[in-house]
Amino acid sequence: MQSKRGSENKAITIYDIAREAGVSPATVSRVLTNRARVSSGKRDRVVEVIEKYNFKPNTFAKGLAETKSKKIGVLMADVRNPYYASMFVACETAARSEGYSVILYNFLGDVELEEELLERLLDERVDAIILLGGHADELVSNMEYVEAVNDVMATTPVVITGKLDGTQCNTVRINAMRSMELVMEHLFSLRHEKIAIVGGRMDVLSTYEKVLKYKQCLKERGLEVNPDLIGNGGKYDFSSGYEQMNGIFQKGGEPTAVIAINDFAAWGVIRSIHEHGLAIPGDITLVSYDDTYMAETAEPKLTSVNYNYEEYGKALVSTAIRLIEKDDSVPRVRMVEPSLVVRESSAMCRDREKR
Amino acid sequence: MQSKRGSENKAITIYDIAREAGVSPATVSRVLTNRARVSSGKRDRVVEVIEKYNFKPNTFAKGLAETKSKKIGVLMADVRNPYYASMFVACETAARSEGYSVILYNFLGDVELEEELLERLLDERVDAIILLGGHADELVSNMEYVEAVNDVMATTPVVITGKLDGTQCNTVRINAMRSMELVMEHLFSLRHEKIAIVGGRMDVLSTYEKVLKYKQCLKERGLEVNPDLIGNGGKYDFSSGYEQMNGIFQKGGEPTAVIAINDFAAWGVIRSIHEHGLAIPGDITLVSYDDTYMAETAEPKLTSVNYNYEEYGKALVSTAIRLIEKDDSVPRVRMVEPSLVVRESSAMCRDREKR
DNA sequence: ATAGTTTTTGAAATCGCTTTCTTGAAAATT
DNA sequence: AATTTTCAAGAAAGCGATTTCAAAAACTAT
Repeated sequence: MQSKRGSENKAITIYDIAREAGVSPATVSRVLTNRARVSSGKRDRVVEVIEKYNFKPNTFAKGLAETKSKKIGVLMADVRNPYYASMFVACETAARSEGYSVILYNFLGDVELEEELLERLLDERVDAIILLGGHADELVSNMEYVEAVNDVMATTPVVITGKLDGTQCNTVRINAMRSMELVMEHLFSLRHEKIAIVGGRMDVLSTYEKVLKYKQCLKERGLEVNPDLIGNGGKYDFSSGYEQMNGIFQKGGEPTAVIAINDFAAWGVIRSIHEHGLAIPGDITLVSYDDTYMAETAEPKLTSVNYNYEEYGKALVSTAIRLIEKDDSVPRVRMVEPSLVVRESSAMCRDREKR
Repeated sequence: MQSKRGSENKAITIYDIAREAGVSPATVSRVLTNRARVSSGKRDRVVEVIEKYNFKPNTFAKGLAETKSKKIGVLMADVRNPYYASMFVACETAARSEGYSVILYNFLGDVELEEELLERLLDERVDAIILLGGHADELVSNMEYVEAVNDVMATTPVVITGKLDGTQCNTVRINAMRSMELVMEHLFSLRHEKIAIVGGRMDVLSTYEKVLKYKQCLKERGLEVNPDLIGNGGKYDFSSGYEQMNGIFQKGGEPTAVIAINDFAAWGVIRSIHEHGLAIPGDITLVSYDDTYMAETAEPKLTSVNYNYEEYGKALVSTAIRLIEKDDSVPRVRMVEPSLVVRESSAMCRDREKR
């Protein structure tokens, strides 16, 4: 015979526990939720019976009664991207330690799906929604999406990682300007002056800010901005890095250092540089963003900007939870500070040394 | 003022719809579930009102009444591993198209957490559980875990990707033997004979089977098995590949081809080979498993065994759903057939050419 | 037109928990 | 010792769907 599924296996409820412990269901509920005092005698009795049967309160009933699911929805483009995977794991871990669980939806770059899944998360009755990237990270907010998010916010708090004009979303962001500052300081300290920047879309807030800061840093140092060294216009993957870097070589740009918008793009850059017969960091220094395992796995190991995913996830989740609990001390915008992890891919500028 | 949260925003229910449409709640339920006939007049009226308010039935109430959550739990080691990420996305997509959603838990290599999360999934009242890897993939099943899974199976169907002796779990597996056969055939056709195998743990079923087949193929071709060319004993990450490959070089093994247990390990192998001043595929051919984006991104691009994640995910999810629906035509073991994607990292054996 | 069927429909019970309201007992106050 | 205050614990009313059961309505057949 199969296992004892169904039939006699009638799920055990709070009433069963109550009967066996000789108390009322209300009392059982009280020890379960720990929201009211129960005399230690009865409490012990109840706990004992609960353990005896390994009783777990029914989530549906609980959710129905409390109108809370203890779930946070996370909507992102694609967990297969290690950056997002890291963010998810960080959120999951943070959420679990607060008694929440996480529902993950990937829209896989499909704009329509993104909106549909937002709706779906609402169906799931999540208590809050975290929007990682996607529309909520674009420089010019998509009107339709803003409307959808506003609808959502009528019932469910939303936390984003970028910005979404026309909404009152709370935000936990990486300090993108600062992250570029770190990179530029590092490169300047290595005497680099011909610095290229590769990958990413200018209509994404964080990228926009990085490029802004990049130009600003150059100017501050009295260096001119060479448009031939700016290869934004792709995406965040391998081929963007590869193609944009090829483009820079083609235009005759001769950078001594390259900033890749993320580790993915950096890999593309590596390939392009190698195909042009140059070495890293011998001929060209490479620095990237995100510091996923890809940075450590690349050859050479990449100097990369680290976001401290654990902290980022915690900040995101704790903001969400405070919003759920109507804690009005929540700051509307929180920043996560980046740090630079220096590895093998960056070195002193050769051109300068030769002088 | 903030958005209209709370207060007057009293969630709209099936009763509200019923009142406005001039029917009973039962009728609304009937059009919602589509499980009983409703006269087209009333149906239209109800649908109209539902759309007017964009009404979504409360999941908790529905779950409570139906004792079904329409959720599938997925337990895995770590989505940050691209292989698992691909599996998850495949499952998510397959599940969505069947009206299910997926809850993902990562135990991050923590054995105790693995068991705890299994319990937690049960709390979530998922309708079925998919165990990707972990204990349910080990050669010698962990007794304690088997017991835990058996407890789970009393209420919830479980689908695994490996094996778990002492349980009646349904299985959807990759044909590991066949996958090694593909690789060996490929290598033999390129005239390789000194073939190393690197990475992975022998106590993991799929790895065990691969190594078994590896030896078998060698013998069938009249070649001897050289233990110095077998570098299993690590894990599935970069450093395992790197260290095991270094070990092979140290022992004086001079393979003309290397099989890496996954793309991750392959990356380590690449580094080791390069550090030894050798070229791929010039001096050594490299073939790996999983065919994640890492295979396509590596330098050189890796020949890798592809599992067709989409199909795999579909098989996993459809098995789970049929189990949920007590469809007893479900085969206990299903196989997913692998295929070999040949890229830049494999080439004709030089040693042989020289002759 | 009438009796017999088949469909539609609504009332009410149910799913399992939380919570308000009430009561009775215990503790504190005078 | 009498009275007020505090507190533990039970009864019962939700929470918002589904579903059974029985009545009403709509057809069929005679």
